[in-house]
Amino acid sequence: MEIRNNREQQRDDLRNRLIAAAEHQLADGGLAGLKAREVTAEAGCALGGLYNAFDDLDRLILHVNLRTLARLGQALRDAVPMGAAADRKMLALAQAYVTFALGNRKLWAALFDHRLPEGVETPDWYLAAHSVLIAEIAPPLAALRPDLSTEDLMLRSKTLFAAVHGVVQLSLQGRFIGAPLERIESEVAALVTAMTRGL
Amino acid sequence: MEIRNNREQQRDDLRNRLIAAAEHQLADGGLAGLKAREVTAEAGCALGGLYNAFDDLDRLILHVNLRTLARLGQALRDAVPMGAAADRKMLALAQAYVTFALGNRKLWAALFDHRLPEGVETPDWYLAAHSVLIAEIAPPLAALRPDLSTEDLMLRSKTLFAAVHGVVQLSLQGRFIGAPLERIESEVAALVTAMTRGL
DNA sequence: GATAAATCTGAACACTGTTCATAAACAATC
DNA sequence: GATTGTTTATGAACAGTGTTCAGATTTATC
Repeated sequence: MEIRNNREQQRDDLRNRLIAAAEHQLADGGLAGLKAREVTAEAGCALGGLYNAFDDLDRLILHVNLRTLARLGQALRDAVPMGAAADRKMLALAQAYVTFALGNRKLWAALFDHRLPEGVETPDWYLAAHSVLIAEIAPPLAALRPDLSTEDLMLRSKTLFAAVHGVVQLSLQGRFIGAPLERIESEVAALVTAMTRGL
Repeated sequence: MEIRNNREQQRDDLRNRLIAAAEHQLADGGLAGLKAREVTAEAGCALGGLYNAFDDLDRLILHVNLRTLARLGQALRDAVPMGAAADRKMLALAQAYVTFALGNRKLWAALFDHRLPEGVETPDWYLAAHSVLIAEIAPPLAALRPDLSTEDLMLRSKTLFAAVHGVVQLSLQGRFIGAPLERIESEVAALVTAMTRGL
C-alpha cells in the first residue's frame, strides 16, 4: 500500500503552509520583508518548526522561487501561438515575459535578487528548474537561425533571454537607466527582432 | 581665504576613511560582508562615528558605488578608439564593460544588487552618477542609426546597455542561464552587432 | 498500554544596524 | 589664555534578525 503515514502527511502539510506563507510575505514585502517569525506565525507553527521543515530561510525562499518558476514556465508555454511564424513566437515569448514580470513584480524580483551565502552551492533541482526560462526559445530560434549549431543555439538562447531580462530588470528597477514602463514592450520587441534576424 | 577649518577637514577625512574601508570590505566580501563594526574598526573610529559621518550604512554604500561608477566611466571613456568606425566603438565599449565587470566583480555587483529600503527614494546625485553608463553609447549609435530621433536614440542607448548588462550579469552570476565566462565576449559582440545594424 | 522515535516548542543565543547620554575636542569671544 | 557654546567622538545599550537546542509532546510500532 502507499498509505503515506500521518507523519509524512503532516510534514508535507507544514512545508506547504510555510511555502505558501513565505510566498505571501515575499509577494507583499519582497525579500527584505520575509521574516522567520512572521512566516511561522502565518503558517501556524512555532518559530523552530521552520527549521525542522527546511534547513534555513534561504532554502524556503528557493522553494518559493520554484513555484514562481513553474508559473512563469506555464505562462511562457501558453504564450507561444501554435502554427505561427517563428519570429511571431519569439515576440510573443518576450511579451509574455514582460507581462509576467509586471504582474508578479516582487516574486519575479526574488528569482534574481536572492543570493545564497558565499560558499553554499545551489542545489541541482533548483538550477534545473531554470530551464523553463529558455526552453521555449530554442525551437523558434532554430527556425530563424539554421546556421547555428545545436550548441551555439543553446548559447544564443541564453544570451537572448539574458538580454531581454536585462532590459526588463533595469526598467522595473525604475531608478537608473531603464526604459519607462510604457515603452518596455516596444524596446524589447526591437531587441528581439534585431537578435532573431538571420544573417 | 578658503581655509577649511579643522572641523571640516577631519570630517572629510573620516568620511573618506570610511568610504575606503567600506570599499575594501565590499570588494572582499560583497554586500553581505559589509559590517558596520568592521568598517569603523578599519577606518579607525568608534562604531557611532559612522552615523555622524553618514545617515546609515546604505548611504555609505551609495558613496562606494559612486566611486565605482567613476572608475567605470573612466574605463569606458578610455575604451573608445578615436577616429574608428562607429560599430568598432560600440564593440569596444561593450568589451570594456565586460572587462570592468570581470575585474571588479564584487564592486560591480554592488552597483546593481544594492537596494534601498522601500519608501526611501534614491538621492539625485546618485541617480545622476549613472549617466556614465550610457554617455558613450549615444554618439556612435547616432552615427549607426540616423533614423532614430534624439529621444529614441537615448531610449535605445539605455536598452542596448541594459541588454549587454543582462548578459554579463547572468553570466557572472554563474548559476542559471548565463554564458560560460570564455564566451561572454563573443555573445556580447553578437548582441551589439545585431542591435547596431541599421535598418 | 508500553516503548522508542520523530516532531514540536519557544526561550536563549549570537550577530546585526542604530541610538543616545556622556565625554572630549574644537572655535569663538573677551 | 580662560570661558563658553557648539560640534564631534565614544561605546554601552537597544531592538530586530536568523538559528539552535533541551525538554515536552505527539506519533508509530509492538
